Amino acid sequence: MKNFQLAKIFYEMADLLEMKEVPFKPQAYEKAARSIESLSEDIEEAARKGNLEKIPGVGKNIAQKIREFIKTNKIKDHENLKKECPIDIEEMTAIEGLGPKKLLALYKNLGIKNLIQLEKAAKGGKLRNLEGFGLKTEFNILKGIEFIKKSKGRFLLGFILPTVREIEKYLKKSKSAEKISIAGSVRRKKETIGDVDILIVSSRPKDVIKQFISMPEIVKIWAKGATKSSVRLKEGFDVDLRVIKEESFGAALQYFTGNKDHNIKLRKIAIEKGWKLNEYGLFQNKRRIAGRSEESIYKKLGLQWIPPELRENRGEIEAAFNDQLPKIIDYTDIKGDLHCHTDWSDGTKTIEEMAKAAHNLGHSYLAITDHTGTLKIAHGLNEKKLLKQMNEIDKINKRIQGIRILKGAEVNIKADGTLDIKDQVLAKLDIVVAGVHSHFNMTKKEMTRRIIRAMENKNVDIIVHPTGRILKKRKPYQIDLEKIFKTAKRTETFLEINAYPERLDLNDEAIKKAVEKEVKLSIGTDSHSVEHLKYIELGIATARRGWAEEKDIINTKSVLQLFKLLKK
DNA sequence: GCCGTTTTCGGCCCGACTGTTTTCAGTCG
Repeated sequence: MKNFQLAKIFYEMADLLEMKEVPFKPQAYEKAARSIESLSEDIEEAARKGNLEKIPGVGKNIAQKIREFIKTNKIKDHENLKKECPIDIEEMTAIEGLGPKKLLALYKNLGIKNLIQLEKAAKGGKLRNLEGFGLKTEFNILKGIEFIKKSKGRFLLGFILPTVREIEKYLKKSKSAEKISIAGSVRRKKETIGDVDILIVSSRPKDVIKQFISMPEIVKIWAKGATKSSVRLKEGFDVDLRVIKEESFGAALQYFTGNKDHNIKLRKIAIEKGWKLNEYGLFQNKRRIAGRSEESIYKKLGLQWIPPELRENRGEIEAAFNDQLPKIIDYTDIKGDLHCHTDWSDGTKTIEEMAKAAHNLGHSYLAITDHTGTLKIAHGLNEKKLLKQMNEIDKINKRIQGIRILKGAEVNIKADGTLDIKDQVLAKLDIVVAGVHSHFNMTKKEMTRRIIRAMENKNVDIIVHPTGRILKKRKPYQIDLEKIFKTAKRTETFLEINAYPERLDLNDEAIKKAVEKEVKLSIGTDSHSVEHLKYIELGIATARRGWAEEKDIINTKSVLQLFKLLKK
């Protein structure tokens, strides 16, 4: 995947053009960079198919530069710009408050090209006398460098959500906060989060800001104004707060939920109608014609209200315009969990403890899918132990109420596509899920063939974590999803949306493609403990981001309907 | 450099906050 290298180059070109004060091109390159960065398809694949100019923000010229990069691993225009200003833009713009203009001043006046030189100059007090700089800027740059050294980048939604909900609870205690809502990528339930946005309605903004900046977990206050504040928490991420008035709540919520491309498109629609959309409302001249609620804004613009999870400018605005938004799955639609582990393999709780916890979450069934055979590290079960576990589950099912435990297993797909448990034993299980847990470095062709062979097994119901990625740790293995989708339909095998925070696999974009191809999906938490069962929310969120409806997800069905869907 | 239900030219999202200024440029989201 050259996507990220390419995005980085275009971001850099945007900054370099900004330094030269070239008008409009910087935004064009930035937009292309954003698109390429969030593209799930391999850019080389897109180029082969001749689809480059279908990428938003990519036109004739940028497409040509992409092809140049694929061929030569560099872009001539980029190299030339770099020659004029050979500085490490990426690492220096990461400092809060440093942008292209200041970088240029630093290079021109002091020859500063990288973070090390910058730190040295700042410590030597050399920045304070530059035009446009001062004592405070110098201090903030040093502070910023310190933070970068500790910075952890993006955060997993699943690990950040509990903290966000704590903050929400804390702010709710303030008497001045009349209404509070999470916005931004947390509200859109994006798999990773850069920072957290919070909105509060209040007629006493000063009190709210005061309460906000006295949260005990704060390590740095970036900004505190009359209606806006930004802080860094101990955990390492930033929280931005905006205080607004009731009549602007909907507009602010819409604006701060994003994403950016979605918002820009809405603003353009407003302009076409002769109006102006900002975070305070939708305006006709100076008269506010909508703003109190999000619904009122979308409605005025001629659109259905769009659920936050869909707001990624992936066609949702066009769909809303034509009254054709999908009725995406609801957070209450899931009837059971189809992937979990117990102390029979690498889980920490007993079958019964897991079942009771699932029942408490409102599930009416839970599939126990412990690891098998060759996966030694996970204490995989062999045929004999698996049969013993089935017996045990039969007994527990007789004595517990309100939840049905399904007898299952998570079998390994070996390198040749065969499984590590005999078919006769698998046939006795209620549900068989299969996954790749070894030999990740196969070619695309080999890996695809391997998984297809597993799907063709008459006992395999679900392929779990189909792409094998671990967020921030491991890339997905090479796999031809188109072929996998086709085979899934042909063999009536389901693909999992693994809800574990580090996986979320399939991801949103793959889900959207699967849904378009009418492939049926399941949501499983891959729980190894009772606390993990609540991650089902993340799986549902990801399904929603992939435009999945209730009918697309098999565990929205009752246990009886589910049995009809599973292979015999 | 991109884009188009004002489509091959002429537009390009918009406002808050900070620091350095004395009315504003730069940065951010």
